[in-house]
Amino acid sequence: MEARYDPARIEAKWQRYWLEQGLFAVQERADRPNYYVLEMFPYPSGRIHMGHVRNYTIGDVIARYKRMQGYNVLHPMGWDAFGMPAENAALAHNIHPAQWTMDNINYMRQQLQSLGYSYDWSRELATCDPQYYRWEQLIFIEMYRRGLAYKKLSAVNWCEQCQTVLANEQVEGGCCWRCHQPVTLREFNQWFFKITDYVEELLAYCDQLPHWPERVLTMQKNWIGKSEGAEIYFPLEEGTECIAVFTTRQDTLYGATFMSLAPEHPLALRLAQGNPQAEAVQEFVERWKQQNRSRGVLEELTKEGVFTGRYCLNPVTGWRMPIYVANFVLMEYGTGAVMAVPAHDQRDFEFAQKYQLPVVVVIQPPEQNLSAETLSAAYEADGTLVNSGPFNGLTGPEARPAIVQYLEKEGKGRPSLHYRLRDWGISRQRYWGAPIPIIYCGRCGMQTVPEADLPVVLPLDAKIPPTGGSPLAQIDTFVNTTCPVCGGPARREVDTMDTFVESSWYFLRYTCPAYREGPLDAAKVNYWLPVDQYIGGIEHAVMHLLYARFYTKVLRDLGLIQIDEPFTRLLTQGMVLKDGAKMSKSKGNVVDPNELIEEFGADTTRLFCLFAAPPERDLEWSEQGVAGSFRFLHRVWTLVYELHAQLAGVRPYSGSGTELAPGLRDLRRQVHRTIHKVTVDIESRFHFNTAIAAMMELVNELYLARDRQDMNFEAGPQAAPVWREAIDNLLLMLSPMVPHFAEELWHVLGHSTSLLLADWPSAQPEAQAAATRLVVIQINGKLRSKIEVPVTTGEDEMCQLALEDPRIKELIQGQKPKKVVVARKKLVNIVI
RNA sequence: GCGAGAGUGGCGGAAUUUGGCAGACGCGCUGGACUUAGGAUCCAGAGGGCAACCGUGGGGGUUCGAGUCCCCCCUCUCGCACCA
Repeated sequence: MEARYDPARIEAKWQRYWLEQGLFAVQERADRPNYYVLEMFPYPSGRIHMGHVRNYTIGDVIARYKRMQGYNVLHPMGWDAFGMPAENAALAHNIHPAQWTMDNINYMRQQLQSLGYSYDWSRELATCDPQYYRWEQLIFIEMYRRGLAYKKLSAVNWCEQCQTVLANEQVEGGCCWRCHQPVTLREFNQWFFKITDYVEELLAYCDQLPHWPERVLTMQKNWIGKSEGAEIYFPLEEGTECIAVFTTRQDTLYGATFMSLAPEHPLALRLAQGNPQAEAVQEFVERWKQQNRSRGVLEELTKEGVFTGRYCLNPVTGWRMPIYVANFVLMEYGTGAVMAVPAHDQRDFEFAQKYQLPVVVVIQPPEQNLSAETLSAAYEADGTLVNSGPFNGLTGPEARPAIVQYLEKEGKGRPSLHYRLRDWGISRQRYWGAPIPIIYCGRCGMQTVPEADLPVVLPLDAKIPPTGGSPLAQIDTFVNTTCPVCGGPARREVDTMDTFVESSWYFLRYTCPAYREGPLDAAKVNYWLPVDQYIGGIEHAVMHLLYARFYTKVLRDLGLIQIDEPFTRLLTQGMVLKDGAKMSKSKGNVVDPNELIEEFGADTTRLFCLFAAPPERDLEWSEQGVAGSFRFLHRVWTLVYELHAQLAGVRPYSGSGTELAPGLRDLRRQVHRTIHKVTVDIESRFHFNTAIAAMMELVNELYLARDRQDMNFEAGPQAAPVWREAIDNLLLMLSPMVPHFAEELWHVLGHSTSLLLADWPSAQPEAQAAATRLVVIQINGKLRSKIEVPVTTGEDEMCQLALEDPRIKELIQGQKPKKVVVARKKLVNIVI
C-alpha cells in the first residue's frame, strides 16, 4: 500500500474493474425490491459543467446507497440530443449537427465515466437516434388519431430579414438576435398537443405528489391557472346578439358600467361599422397589430381604448353599457371580452377615469363607506353587496354562487371554468429535431405516415441555410413523396417536433432501449416505473415536468403503461455558484470538472459537491473547501495505512459488546452512533452534508483513540476486531460518495469482492447505549452547569443531584426554588 | 401586485422532526510541533464583552425555557404577472 493517497493511480483502475465486472448492469428480478433513480439527462452541449457534476453525484450516491440496501437499482443515462445549439454550431464551425452532437456525446460520456458514476451504460440512448424517435413518431400518430395532436393557426416570432422563425430566447429586446431587425408576429398553421384535455387531472394530481417540493407544485398550479367563475351574456342594444364575458367576480355584476373588447375580438370591427367611430376603431386595431408584444414593452403600455359607438345592456340592471375596444384585454384569456366594473377593478377604474365613464359602488368594505365620487382607487377585496337588488347584504363568497345560480335560471349566464394553460405547441420550423410523420396529398388531404414506413428519417445531407428558414423544406428528396392512400405525388410535413417531446418519455424507454416491437416493452416498463427518485434543476419545474406528466397520462390512455404519474419523488437541486453568481463563461467564473479531477481526483470533487451544502440549496464553490475535502480523504487514507498491517486477516467484531473493556466499548459506540446518524441523514432527506460531517467526527475520534492506551491496539485481544469493525464500517459508509477511494482501501484490507456487493451497515441499538448521560442544569433557563449521571438515574434523583452540584449551590445560595423542571431526562431547570 | 423559499460567527453550513447545551463539521484565522523549507502533516485555540452579561433580520407575545411556536414588520432570492 502506498503511504500517500494518489487518486490518479486508483480511479481509472476501479472504473475499469466495475465496467468489466458488469456491476452496474441490471435486469428485472423478482427476489429484490426495485428502485429507479434518475437524473435529468443532459443536452450534449460539449462539456460537462459543475451543475451536471452536482446533479449526477447526488443521483449516484442514492443509486449506490440503495444497491447496498438490497434494492435492484436502475440508474441509466442518455442524451437529450436534438436542439438548436447543434444548428448554431453547424453555422459557426461548418460542421454537421449530427457530427457535432456525436462528438460531444463521446466526449461527455468519457467525462461522466471519469467521475465514476454507476450508470448501466448498456441502456444509453440518444434522442436523435432514429431508433428512438421512430417510436415518438408512432406515438404522435396515435395521438393524432385520437385528436390529441392537431393543427391550428398560431403566431410565432418572425424575422422578415432572415426569413425565419425565432425562438423566444432568440428575440433580444424585440429584435432578431442575428440581424437586429424588429421581430414581428406571423401566423402559421402549426401542430399542437391537446394538453388541455388533461388539465383537470394534471391539477388534481398535484395534491397526490406528497414527495414533490411544494414550490414546484405551486408553480405548476399557477401555470395551469384555474379560475372558477361565470360566463355572462350581455345583449346588444340593437339586434339579437350577445357578448359573452368570463368573470370570477360576478358579485360585482351590478356595478358593470361598460364593456371592453380585445382588439382581436371578432365583434370589435363589426360593431363599429357604419358608425362615425368606425375609422378610429379600425385605426386602433391596426395599430395594435403592429404593436411590439415582447414582454417589458407590454408592461409599460398605458391603458387605452376606443369607443365603438354601440351599446350593450347589463343583464341585471338593464343599463346601457358603451362598448369599447381596449388594449389591455387579452383575446387568449376567457372570451376576449370583459365586463368593466370600475369601482372594483383597478384597470377598469383607470380606464373609466380616462374616458369619463360612470362608476357605481356595489361592494362595501366592513368598516368604511365608499362612494363613487370620492373613490381614488378601485376596491378589489370582498365586502358586503349594495346596489345589487336581491343580493344586497350578502358577502362576496355568498353572492358569487347565488348570482351564478340566478343567471343560469334566467338564461343569462352559466357557471364557467377557465385555465391559463393552453395547448402545447410542438411545431418547430427547424432542422435538428424529429420529423413529424405527416404527408399532405393534394387529393386525399392530410395523411399519417404508415406505421411500416417509420421512422421518417431526418435526412443527414441537409445544409443549414445561413439565412434561416426551414431546411427540410429545401430538400426535395425529403419533401417529395407519395400519398399512402392514392399513391399520387404528395409532400411531407417539414416541421420538426419540440425537443420537450423527446424528454417527455425517455425515462420510460430506458427500461427497454433496444425493444423493436413497439415504443415500450410492457413487462419491463411495468416492472420499473414509476421513477422512485427524479433529480434535476428547478429550471424544469414547469415545462419539462408538466409535459412529462401529461405524456405519461397519454401513454397510459394509449395502453402502453399503467401508471398515472411518472415521478414519485422529486429532488430539485440548487445551482452551483462562484463568488455569489451562477457560473458562466461571460462572468469568467467557471470551474472545469476536468481540471478538478486532474488536481484532486473524482472522489474529492464528488465529496465537496455533497459536503458544501444540502442538495436543494445553492452551493457556493470554494477552492479551499475542495482542498479540505481532499484533506479529509487523506486523513482516512493515512489512518488505514497505519493500521492495515495490524488489521490484515482480522475479522470484524460481531459480538454484543457487553464483555468489552470500557474504552473499546466507547469506540464501538461512536462507530454505531455514526452508522445511525449517516443512515438517517441519507434515508430521510438526502442530507449528505451532515452525513459526511458525522463521518468526519468519527475519523477525528479514531485519531484520538489511536493515541489512547485503553482504546488502541494495546487495549487487549479484542482491540483488533473492534478496530476492524470501525474501519470496515467507515469504508462502507463512505463508498457511495467516494467509491474509488473506498474500493481501494477495502481491497487493501483484504476483501476480495467489490464494495458494490456489500451490504449497508446496520447500527446496533445496544452498541449505541452509554452507561452515563450528560445532564444540563439551568437556573431560570440559563445554562449554569453540567453533570454526568448513570443512565438509570430517575428524575427525582436528577433534581437532587442538580441541587447538590457545587456550582449550583453557590449560585442559588440556599434560596428555595419556586419550581424545578426536568425535561426528557436531559435537562434540569431550576426556577428561582 | 400574487405565490413560494430564505435571513444564524470572517465564510459554507449545523441544531428547525419532540421547544431543552446555539454555532456540529469544514473553510479561513491564530499559536505550537515536525522540518532545509512548507501552500505538506499533526496538536491546540477561538461568537462578542474585562466582567455581570449580550448574542440566530427587527419588534411584540406564549412558556420554567424560543433559532425553533404565535402576531406584526423589514430585507433578499426565485417563479408568475394587464388572467377579468
